[in-house]
Parts: sequence; structure tokens; C-alpha cells
Amino acid sequence: MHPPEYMTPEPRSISLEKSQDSRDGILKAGIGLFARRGFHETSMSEVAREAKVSKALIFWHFKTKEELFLAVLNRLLEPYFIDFAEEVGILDERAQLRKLVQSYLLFIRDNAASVRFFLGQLLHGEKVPEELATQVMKLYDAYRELMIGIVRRAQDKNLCSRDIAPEAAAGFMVSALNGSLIGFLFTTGGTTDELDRAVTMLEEWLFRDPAPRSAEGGKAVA
Amino acid sequence: MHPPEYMTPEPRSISLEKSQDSRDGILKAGIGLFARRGFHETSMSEVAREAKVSKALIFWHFKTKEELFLAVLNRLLEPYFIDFAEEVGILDERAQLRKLVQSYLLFIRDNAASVRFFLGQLLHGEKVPEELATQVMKLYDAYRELMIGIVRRAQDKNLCSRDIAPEAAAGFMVSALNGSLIGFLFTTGGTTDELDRAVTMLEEWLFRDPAPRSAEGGKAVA
DNA sequence: CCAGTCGCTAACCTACCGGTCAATGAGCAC
DNA sequence: GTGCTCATTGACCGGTAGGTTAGCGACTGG
Repeated sequence: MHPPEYMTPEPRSISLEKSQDSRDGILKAGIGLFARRGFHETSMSEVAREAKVSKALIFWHFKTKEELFLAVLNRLLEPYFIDFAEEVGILDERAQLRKLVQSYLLFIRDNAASVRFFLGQLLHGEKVPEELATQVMKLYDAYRELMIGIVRRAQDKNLCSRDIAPEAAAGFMVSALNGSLIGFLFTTGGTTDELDRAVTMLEEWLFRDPAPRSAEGGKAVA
Repeated sequence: MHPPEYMTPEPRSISLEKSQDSRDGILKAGIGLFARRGFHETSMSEVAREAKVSKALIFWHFKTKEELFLAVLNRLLEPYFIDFAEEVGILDERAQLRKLVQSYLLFIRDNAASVRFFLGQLLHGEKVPEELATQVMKLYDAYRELMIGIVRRAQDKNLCSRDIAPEAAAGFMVSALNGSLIGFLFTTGGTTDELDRAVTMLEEWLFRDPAPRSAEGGKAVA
């Protein structure tokens, strides 16, 4: 079996290093081409040309085109994670919401290309191998779960209306964010103003009437 | 020049009728295959097989594969229009909003496949020939314009808060709808419950505090 | 009845696709 | 040096893609 199934933690020799380099170069080229043109529009010869290696080498590193594509998707998904756990306890729920939402926006801004690619691929169906699709879905659910937590805590502290279930409220907010997202993805050179507007609107929406019966008026954060 | 550039309003002969029939059959097959598998995954031979004609006939009707694809997109867009003008005057703004939103949902429900296809294609870029993209955008803008009108009238009648500009409110609501839409598109066998929930939420959101200073409490529609 | 067009097809063409393979150079162990 | 494995390549293969062409039967106009 020629291709190394798993890389050793530290490179043992120059050859292995070079091997990893070429593999990375191929992956890099694949990322660019697949994201720009999609799976079927991209040929292995193009990837080879872009990576400046022979086509055969690609098939030495990756058994099939699908395997390369899978590796590309995996690498694209690497930055998809949530780093929200820290320093959140000291913020009130309103600030927590703002922070969570902004982390969403920041992520979108930084990964617009791959998000667009991945979303298109998911919509198109079939070419995303379940495993990755569920991975994305899990991430999505985790995000919504964070938001549910915020809403629940805000309701407990009577910071916002208790009329709607936290799950429904969070689901709605995430949907609204997604909607703004696709609006953003379609304005190619676009500003993030629309996104920012959605953020403040969601904030106002969630914290619109804090105390249904209590007489104490809440101090609004400017 | 073999292929008829434009069809005559009424078929002059049996031959022309048959020609239109076969053309329609090809288009129909193309719609199914392109929508199910995308542009590059679909071969002309497949279309020919599905339409039960020879491949050459397709190239007789449509000069290239791109031209067939374009015709398919055009036909897919045919049901994309807004029939909202009628009988709207007699409804109050709340009911108007509900009706407008429901027409959106209904449309999505009926055209889920083609919406998914078109959205994926737009996200993927490149394969949608500007002309059609702007057509869709115009439709989108028209819809938002309708919503802006509703919000503005509701504000004039003091039915809802005047804190936000109608454009911003409408934009937000359309975004929220779009977000719910993609949520719906991803749940394959999915229910429309999530969509319906978003609808009521948007309604509650827009008409949350009708009279900022007036003492008269509004009667809520159950 | 005959010429011409229309609708249509089988067979064909070229280019390129994903994928294979034999060969080869470079580093490493002995 | 002599092997040995690893990384890499150019040449090649069968299959299929989009597209072309020569021609055939069925109508149509004169």
C-alpha cells in the first residue's frame, strides 16, 4: 500500500516532509478549485496543474477524486467550531446574546467563500457524504443550544418576555440570522450593514418587554 | 437554419405541433434531471433517454447544452410571480401581512425542488446567466416592496411601532422568512411547522406595541 | 408527381475525464 | 556500494462527454 494512511506526529525524514508538503499543496489547490467551481466542474488535471504536480501523484495521495474532495471538505470544516464557553459568565444575557450573534457574523465574514460553497453543496444534495452533513448540523444545533440557554437564563432573570418558549425564540433568531446570511452571500462585494442591522433588531426583539407585571422599568443599554 | 427561432402563436401544421411536443418533452426531461442532479452531473444522453428522443434531436432544438439549461431555468422561473394585488384593500394590515407571508410559504411548499435547485445554483455562482439572476432579484425586491408598503401603512394607521424604518423592518422580516426557508429546505421530509411558527412570530413582532403613547389598547386577533 | 423542407435518427468524431502502470530518482540502512 | 522503500512522473487506457453529419421518411406546395 503506497499512500501513508496516517501521518506520524513528527516527520521522520526529509522525504516524509516533502510528501506532506505535496499533499498539502494538492489539498490547497483542491480547496480553491472545488470551492470556486464545484465538484464536477473541477478535473483532476486542473488540480494537478494548479498544484504543480503530476496527476498521478494526486492519485497516489488520494485513492479517488471523491477522497480528495472529502479531504477538501474536511479541511474547509476545520475552522467551523464554537469558542464561546469562556468569559461568558461575567456578562449579562443581553451582552451574551450580542456576543454570540457577533461570533456568528465574524465567522461568516471570514469564511464567506467556504460557507457559500458548502451551503450550495448541501442544497444541491448528494455530494456531501452524510458524515459531514451531520457534522455541520451538529454544529448548527450546538449554536442554537447556546442561544436557547441564553434565552432561558434571560427569562429566568426576567430580562425578557416569557411568552414564547426558549426553543422557539432561539430557533427563530437563528433562522433570522441565516436569512440575513444568505442575503449577505448574494451581495457579492457586499457590506455587512444589513447583517449588523439584523443583529440589533434581534436584540431589541428578544428584550422588548422585560417585566410583564413588575413595576420596575429596565434600564436600556444604549 | 433548422431550429425555429420563435414559435408561431398557432401551430400551422401537424409537423410544427409535433416539433413543439418533442421540444416540450425535452424541456420536461431537462427540468427533472437538471433539478435533481445539477448541470454538470446531467448528460445530454440522459436527457435524450428520459425524453425518449435521440440526442441529436436535442441539439436540433437547442444549439448547446447551455442553451437547453437556460431554457430549463426560464421555464422553472415561470411560476415565480406575485399575484398579490387583488382583494387586498379590504383587509387590515395585519391580515395583509399574514396573507403575504403565507403566499411566500405556499410558493415555497409548491416549488421546493426548483427553489432548492435555483438557490444552490445561485450560491454556486457562474452558471446562472446574470439575466436570470437579476430577474430573481427583481422578484425578491418586489416582494420586499410589498412588505414595505404594508409596514408603512400599518405605521400610518398606528397599528405598530414606528421606531424602525419600514424598509428595515421589511428587510428584516424577509430575511427571517428566508432563514426559515433554508431551515425548511434542509429538513428533507420536513414539516412546515417551523415555517408556520416563524410566521406567527413575525406577526407578533411587527404588531407588538401598536400605540406608543395612546391609551387605547388594541384588540388582538386570536 | 416531384422537389423541398421539416422533424428526426444512427453513427460518428474529437477531446477530455478519472484512473493505472511501469519506470525512475532520491534518501536511507547496512 | 547494494539494495529497499518512498515520492514522483510521463505515457497510456477505456469510457463517455458534448457536438456533428449524412441521410431518411413524412408531410407540403406547386
